[in-house]
Amino acid sequence: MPDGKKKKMDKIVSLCKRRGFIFQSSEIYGGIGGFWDYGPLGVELKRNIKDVWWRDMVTGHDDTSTPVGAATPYEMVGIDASIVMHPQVWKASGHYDLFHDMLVDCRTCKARFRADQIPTSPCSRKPSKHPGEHTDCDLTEPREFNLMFKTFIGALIDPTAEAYLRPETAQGIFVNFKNVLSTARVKLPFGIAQIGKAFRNEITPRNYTFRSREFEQMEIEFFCSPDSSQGWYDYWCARRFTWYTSLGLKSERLRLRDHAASERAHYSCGTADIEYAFPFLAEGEFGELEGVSHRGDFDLRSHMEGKLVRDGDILKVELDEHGRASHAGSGKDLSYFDDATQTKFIPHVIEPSAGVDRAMLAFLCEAYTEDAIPDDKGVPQERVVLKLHPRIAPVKVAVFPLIKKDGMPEIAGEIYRELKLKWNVSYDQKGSIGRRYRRQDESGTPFCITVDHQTLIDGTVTLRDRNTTVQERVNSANLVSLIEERL
RNA sequence: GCGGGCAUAGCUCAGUGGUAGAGCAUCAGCUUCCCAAGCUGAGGGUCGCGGGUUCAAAUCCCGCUGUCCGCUCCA
Repeated sequence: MPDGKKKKMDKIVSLCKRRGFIFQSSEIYGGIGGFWDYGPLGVELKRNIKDVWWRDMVTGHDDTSTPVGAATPYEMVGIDASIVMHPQVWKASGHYDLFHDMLVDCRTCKARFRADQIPTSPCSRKPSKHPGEHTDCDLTEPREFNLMFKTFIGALIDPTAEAYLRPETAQGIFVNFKNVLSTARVKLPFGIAQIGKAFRNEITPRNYTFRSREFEQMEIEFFCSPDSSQGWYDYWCARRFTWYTSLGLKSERLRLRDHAASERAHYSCGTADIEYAFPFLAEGEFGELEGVSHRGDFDLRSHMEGKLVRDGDILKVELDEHGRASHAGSGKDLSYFDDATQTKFIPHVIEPSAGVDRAMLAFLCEAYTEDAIPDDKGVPQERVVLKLHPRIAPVKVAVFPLIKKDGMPEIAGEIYRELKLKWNVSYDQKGSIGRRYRRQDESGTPFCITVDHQTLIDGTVTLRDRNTTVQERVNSANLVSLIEERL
């Protein structure tokens, strides 16, 4: 990593701690790897990101007209599924096998092999032999690697009570597809949205909150007919990319990248990642914020028939040595009957799956800015400012009395209480006025209001813009409407 | 999982065997000043955790944990 980028990331991490955005989990006990806590400002920022997403994708969606870029109108609803689900959910979905392996490490060549594939794997030192056959080989015993967090249902620790913390929220949507369809008066095409925690035992949690073991997802499963699915895939790629740019990720650091066919999961008909060039990554490298995937009928079919594997061009149920499904599905019919065409089919799925914590980190990195503004003597002074989009800024407005006497605190207090009815507003009368502006700049507060001597005469206050530091004098009676149109 | 670096106040760091420090930040007061670093004062650290060596350990040794970098692995 280049020095300059590392320095920038260090400054962001330091700011996040200093201002109460992000703390390491369980810090007073020495910390715990891969887990993070959000402090007073961090929780506001994170909630805003989730609220804006929910608003833009679900409650604010107009299902009576055709959105730009879409073929037809569509409906959106939400759910909130449990974190612990029936263990068979993960077996049928393929996660159990994918995330659960017996692995063998070679201490000599640092390679790792799946225990069941050693007879067919080449030794890294001598590809003509298999691991363990070369004299230099130094293999560990097969060890169980489980990327899913295991837990137990019921107080009794018993292997038959094993369950898992979900490694993704998506399956909670698929298993509720039938419930939503039969109760929410929706018909295809429609989407189900969900925000919630997910857990993965990452082998190497790294890069601040980017790869955490406990993280939060914002996922949509969009159900449509097979023949319309490609169009909806294109729609969602564009729709989701635009969402990030609309919240401030405007720079060349954001990109939409199509996966090559070889890179895609076996069930995917198309996948694109929305990626951000985080400062902690090497030059030219990008990290995933969201994956938009065309999953065909894989998910619903899996939960009908059982775990699917690819066989040439088709997906078929994986069988065990007795010819039965290796991991059975629910056996329930999850197909859809389309009244208009009088046809029955298993809906295809487009999945825009976003990481809340990763989005938040990208917004913070993008917003972090150092500039210089003149002090009271006209000498440029360095300033640190988080240029967060006003919709996600933790605090929307700060209210100050210029000095804490002559009745200014009382007037500022009235304004504070009035604005607080609508937004998260903070009040500060401590320290010099310049210092108070700087504090708010570091927190990303878009607007500051100052009550000064002239307020006492004509009722006007100054409204200061975070990005430009420009102040304008406005009537305090108009503040609510004025700020409303700028947020 | 392997190898290497790092761990001292909220933040950035100094302190290499002998009484735990600085700057910034925070708090109280003064100043009444529209863009940080004016004045006075205060609080805050079992020096990551555990063990060992020593009369004496932040400092030396061992283990653990966390973190960073590089491999490895990978949704």
